[in-house]
Amino acid sequence: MQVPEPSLFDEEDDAPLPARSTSAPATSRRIAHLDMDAFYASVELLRYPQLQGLPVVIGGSRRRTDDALLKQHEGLPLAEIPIEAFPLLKDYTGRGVITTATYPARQFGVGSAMGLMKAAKLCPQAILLPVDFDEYRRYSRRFKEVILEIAPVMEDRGVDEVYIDFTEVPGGQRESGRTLARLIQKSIFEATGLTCSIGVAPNKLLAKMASEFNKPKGISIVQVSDLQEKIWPLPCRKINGIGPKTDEKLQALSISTIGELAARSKGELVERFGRSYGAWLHEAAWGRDERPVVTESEPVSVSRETTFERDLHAVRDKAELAAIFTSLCERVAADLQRKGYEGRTIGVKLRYADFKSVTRDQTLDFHTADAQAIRHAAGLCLKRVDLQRRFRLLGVRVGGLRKV
DNA sequence: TCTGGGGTCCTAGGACCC
DNA sequence: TCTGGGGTCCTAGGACCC
Repeated sequence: MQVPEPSLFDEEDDAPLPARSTSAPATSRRIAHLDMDAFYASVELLRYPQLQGLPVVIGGSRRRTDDALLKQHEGLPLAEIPIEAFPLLKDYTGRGVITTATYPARQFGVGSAMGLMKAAKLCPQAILLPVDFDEYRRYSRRFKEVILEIAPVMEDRGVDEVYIDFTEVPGGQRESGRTLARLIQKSIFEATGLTCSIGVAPNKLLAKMASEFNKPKGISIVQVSDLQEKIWPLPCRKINGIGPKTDEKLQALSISTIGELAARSKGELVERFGRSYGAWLHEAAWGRDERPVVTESEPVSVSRETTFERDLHAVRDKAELAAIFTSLCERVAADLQRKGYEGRTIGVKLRYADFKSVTRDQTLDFHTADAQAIRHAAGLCLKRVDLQRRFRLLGVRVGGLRKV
C-alpha cells in the first residue's frame, strides 16, 4: 500500500481528536446503509401490479392532463386498469425530470434526474406515472418503523434511505452484519412488499458505497481490508460528497479512480481543494470516516419553489406571477405551522431562462410563520433582483428557524 | 425538446462590536 | 489619528445529496 507523504499543509496534528463513543470503538463499528430499490416506482407497482416487468418512469409535473386516462377507468380496481390506458413517455410534452425508473426502464439508459424529453427518445414506450409524494411518505414511515423495531439507532437520509448502527444490536456482529441485514430485508418485505439493498461496513462512507454493489435486493459487506480490492478501482464519483464539479477537477489532474485519489498526498489535495475539502478527499479515498449515526436533527430551513410551464416575465405575466408568489408563501407558511416552526430569515430564489439562479434574503427582527408577513418580506427581496429578464422558476424560503 | 423540488453545508466578504 | 486582531451576524452563491 502506498503511504501519503507528510506535507507542510498537513495540520491534522493540531486538530482535536474526533469524538468517539467509548462503548463503540471505531475499529469495531458495524454501520449499515439501506437503500430502497427504485423506491417510487416500486410503490407505484404495488398499486398497479399489471405494470410489473415493464419499463415505467416516475416524474413530470402534477399538472399533467393525461391522468384523465386513468379516470376513465374509475370504477375499476387499480390493479385491473388495462395497460393500454396508461400514459406513455413519448406523449409527454413539457418540463420535468425522471425521479425514478424501474429496472426494465433503466436498461434503456434512462435514469434519475434525466429530462423527460430526453428519456422519451431513449425509451418512448415507457409508461409515465406522476409522482405521489404522500403515498411514498406513507411507505417511508412504514419501512422505517420496521427497522426501528429491530435496530433503534437509525439516521434518516430522506424518503428512501437510512443509516443503521448495528454495533450495539444483539447479533449485529454476526457474519459481519449479514444476518441482521437479511432479517431487516425480510421484515421490510413482509410489511410492505418492497425490496431494499443493504451495505454493511465499519463506517457510513463505506456502507453507502457497499449498498450499491448488489442492487437490487443485495447485501454487501465491506471490511477495511477490502479497500484496495473493492473500493480503489471505483470511479471517484462513487464517493458520497464528490459531485460532477469535483470529479471534473479530479479528471483534469488525471485522477479517475479512488485508488488514484488515495495515491496523492494530502498536501497536494489541500493545496488544490482547500484545507477542509482537500483533507476530507484524502480521508475518504482511504476509507476513513468517523461520523456517528445521528438519530435526531432539527430543520434549518423550509422552502417551496416551482418551475413554470413556460418562462414568465415580471411585467407581462404580472397577474400570473403574483398568484404563484402568494401561493408559494402560503405553502411555506402552512409547512412551517404544520411542523411547528417559525423563522426570521426570508428569501426568494429565481432561475432565469439561461438556468442561472439568484437568491436574495433578509433577516427580520422577529420570527414568523405567517403567510402575509412572509409575503411582505419576500416581496422586498424580489425588488432587489433583476426582473427585466424572463425567468423559469420562483422559490420562497424561510430559514433561521426556531420551534414554536 | 435540455435540465424538478426539497434540503444541507461551506466559503467569503462586509458590517459591527470589543 | 492610525492601527491591530478577534468574534459574530448577515448575505450571496455554489456544490452536493435524495
